[in-house]
Amino acid sequence: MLKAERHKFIMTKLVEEQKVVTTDLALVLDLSEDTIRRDLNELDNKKLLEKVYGGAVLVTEKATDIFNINISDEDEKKKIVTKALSLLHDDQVIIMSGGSTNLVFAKLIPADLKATIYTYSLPIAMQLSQHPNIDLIFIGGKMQKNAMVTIGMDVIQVVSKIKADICFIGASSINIKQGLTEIGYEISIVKKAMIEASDRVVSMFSSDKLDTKMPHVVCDLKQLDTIVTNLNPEDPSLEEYRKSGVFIL
Amino acid sequence: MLKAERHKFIMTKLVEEQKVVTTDLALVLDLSEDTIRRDLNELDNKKLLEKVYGGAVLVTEKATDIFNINISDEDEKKKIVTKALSLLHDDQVIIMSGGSTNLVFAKLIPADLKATIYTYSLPIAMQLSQHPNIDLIFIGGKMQKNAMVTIGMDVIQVVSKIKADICFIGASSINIKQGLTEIGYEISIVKKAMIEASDRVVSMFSSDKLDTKMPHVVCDLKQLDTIVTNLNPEDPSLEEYRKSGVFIL
DNA sequence: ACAAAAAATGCATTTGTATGCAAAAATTAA
DNA sequence: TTAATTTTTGCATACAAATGCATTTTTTGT
Repeated sequence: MLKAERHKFIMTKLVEEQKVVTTDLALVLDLSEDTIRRDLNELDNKKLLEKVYGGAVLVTEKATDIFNINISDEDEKKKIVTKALSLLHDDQVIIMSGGSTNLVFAKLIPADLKATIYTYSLPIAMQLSQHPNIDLIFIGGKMQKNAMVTIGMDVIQVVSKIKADICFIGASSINIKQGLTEIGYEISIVKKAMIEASDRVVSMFSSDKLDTKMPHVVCDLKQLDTIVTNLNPEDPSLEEYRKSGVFIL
Repeated sequence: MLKAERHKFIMTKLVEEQKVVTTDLALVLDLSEDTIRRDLNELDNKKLLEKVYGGAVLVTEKATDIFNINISDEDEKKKIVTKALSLLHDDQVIIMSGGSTNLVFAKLIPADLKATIYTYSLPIAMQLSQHPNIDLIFIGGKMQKNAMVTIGMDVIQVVSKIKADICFIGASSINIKQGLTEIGYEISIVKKAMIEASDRVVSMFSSDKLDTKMPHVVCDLKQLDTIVTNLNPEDPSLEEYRKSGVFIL
């Protein structure tokens, strides 16, 4: 019996019975359970079924709700951004870039904070639009759809006219030599403009971004005033960063 | 019985009976209460139910989920906007205002439509950012937070520079004498600019908006090319609108 | 505050899974 | 066709997951 036949058999049985059990299939098809498992894993990779402990079940199409943004390690990110809440004060003018860490930050901004926030991230704007005391300005332009942010000259032009007290920049990668780097050119120049427009520059990211690099430079470490990570500021892996003079929260 | 099956069983029972009891489930499924508890905790972590002392209950839709926009009468609105899909063609430049009817419309835009869409509505932009073939431009400005749209001079300036083939305008109120009217002044002037910028003006709304008025005039009926409602175009309550020369879908 | 019920925790047992390896089968190249 | 190569398969082993039980902790109703 060819593998393709077997896969077909498995899929048929799966549709008929809503589930398949590894041991049953091994028995019926007279093959080792290992082979069945390999088959099921293959079919799982092709998204034709869902492998579970002991067998497999039909793929349940999860409602791809656009508005339900999935933040990975949200709890971890909460811990990071909570440290940065002390940087917020009434009447500040703030610029926020995109990124899930900044989104978590936006969620945690206290309801009584009165401030003006500029952003070019759709999810962050959605979040902040729920905030009673924030003057929110969305920076328009062409949408970079996967990241849900606007990019391009329109964005730069607006950002370069802002005079902000503080900006919160998400980080793709950071290291001692190159500083902050980004995978996309367009995002990198927007971030440059943000930094230029702000008195104080804060970047929040988890420690796995440390000592990594991307093609496009945003700024070097000296231009960052504060970085916020999940690590203790005294952590040895931040040693070099501390030396560069950036304040670590 | 596979764990996945059990979870499905529990979820089904939960929906049917609004609650599940740990001891009952243990009895029915012939498993220890420990296993049931572990299951319920797992499902709780996935936010599929809420674990409570003694069992579990349905997740209470928390209103604080910003991203979960509630559209009233969504099915009814789907019927309306489906009629308007025939107005879409490849390579069009489109402007869309905000409003839940337009949001439903955005959801239904075919995946293969290649077009450029301008909007100043956050939810609509979120929706369209999922669309593979649409060039999306968000019109920035100060956010009107309850409506999740940008307003003000920044918006007007951008809109007035667009040359669009068609625009889709949500309607707060419409009547024969004043035409389209809005509750807010700012929204009304943005919509005026939209109309000015577009070759063709389409407005979609349910019949309960007919023959009502709001303080701020957007345009009179003559400036609308097409209106789309839930009613049959021949419906007597559209009689006067038909006479005004507007095309009714 | 107290007793009863439920839940969490650690542990042992069972069961299912991943992985490297060797033999068998299928495929490819000459 | 034959030999070389790749793929598939089954097995042994180490590993991880699931389950039930005993014990401790927490919660609840009175």
